[in-house]
Amino acid sequence: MGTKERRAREKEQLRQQILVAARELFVNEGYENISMRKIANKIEYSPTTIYLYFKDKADLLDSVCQETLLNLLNTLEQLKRDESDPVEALRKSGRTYVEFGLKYPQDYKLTFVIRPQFQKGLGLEEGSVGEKVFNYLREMVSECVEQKRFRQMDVETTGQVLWSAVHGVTLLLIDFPDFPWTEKDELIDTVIHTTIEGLKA
Amino acid sequence: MGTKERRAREKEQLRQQILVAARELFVNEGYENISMRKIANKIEYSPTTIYLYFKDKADLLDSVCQETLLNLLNTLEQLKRDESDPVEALRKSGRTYVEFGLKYPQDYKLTFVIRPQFQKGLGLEEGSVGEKVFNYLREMVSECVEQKRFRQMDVETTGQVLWSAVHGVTLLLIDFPDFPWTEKDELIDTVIHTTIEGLKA
DNA sequence: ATATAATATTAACACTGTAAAGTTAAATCA
DNA sequence: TGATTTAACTTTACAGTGTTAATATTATAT
Repeated sequence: MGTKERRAREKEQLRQQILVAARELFVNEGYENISMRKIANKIEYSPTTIYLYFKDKADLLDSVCQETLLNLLNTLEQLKRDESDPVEALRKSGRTYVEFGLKYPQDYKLTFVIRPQFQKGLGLEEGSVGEKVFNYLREMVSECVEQKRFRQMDVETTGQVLWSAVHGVTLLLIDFPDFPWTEKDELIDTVIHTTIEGLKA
Repeated sequence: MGTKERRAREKEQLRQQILVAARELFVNEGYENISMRKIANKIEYSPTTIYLYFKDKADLLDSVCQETLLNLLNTLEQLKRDESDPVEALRKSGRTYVEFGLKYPQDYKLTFVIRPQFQKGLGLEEGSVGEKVFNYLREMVSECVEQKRFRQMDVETTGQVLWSAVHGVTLLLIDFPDFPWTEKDELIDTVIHTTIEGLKA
């Protein structure tokens, strides 16, 4: 009989409900301004119920970030198909990455800055979604190197250089919104363009 | 009579004492793990005394970060003198910036990532130390552009691209210590080298 | 209908940042 | 000198925090 399955489904539903509420609150008001009680209020359960579904607050954050990474991965993979030139594909990927970060700035910071602080040894382990995201980057870069479009260099290093550039510009734009930046889109394009040119030289 | 002056001096001393204690605790255990009570304990005053010297915890953080920026500025400016080639000077500055971040990782994160979260519109206003740091970068870049060593491009944008790169690699190395990075020094050099090459092209 | 298992809640603990009121000691003025 | 003002610091208190243990409620299986 399917009552067990139904129960499991219901349990999963509440878990999702918690995640949705937590994400919304974290994203709008910041991780440290949100208490378990506030999340509980939002879903109309008692605070301690959350602990039946997540080990602690950091674990909840972790799950939210997993989702974000999955989201990012999907966004990136939609791109891969419709571009034949590998360098151009890489450029677009970079652009998409930064845009993702700026579209969900709090999500981005949560995932790539706050989470590492709350759980050492994070999210890029083997088999993790984080690793998959980096693997995507690796593939893009490989393509360029194999086709001799880039200066002969370690694929790993090349990928890491690119990641540094896009991560850097994303965070700066998020964290210092009042700084007199060059026009935003131009800056992003220039960062990516400069890095790619530097990799060719 | 100098009693007023002495009092002022004593007051300043306690202020410094608080700052020293706060920095040490923040840096070693993380901003959010340190309570006003812990700081107070360390200096053997009651918790609320701190509020006579700093508006609140964020203000205390702010002052700690100011010091960090000053520190960074000094470190950078020591460099300026002994290098005649502007591109080489810029390269060394980048290297020094990243090294500073890695030498005091918690300070760096506090200043460039945590603080922005706790006080919007931060530290890069006119006349601030943060602005001075960026001005340093501006000067370095100007030199390169004026001597036609870089592709003709807006000095502001050029500086921002460089900052993105070094900020990015610094934070990645701090936040994901377990990631299989290329050898650290090589990665840093490659990031800087790649960016500078890209700016020439 | 009763026993069992799953799920949710209440109560409690040790902390947090910080405001307000109270205390003590030093400096000023008579 | 003695009274009074001022500055520095502490005590107390409040409302909120993450989290655990014990308890209660509900739904399922027998």
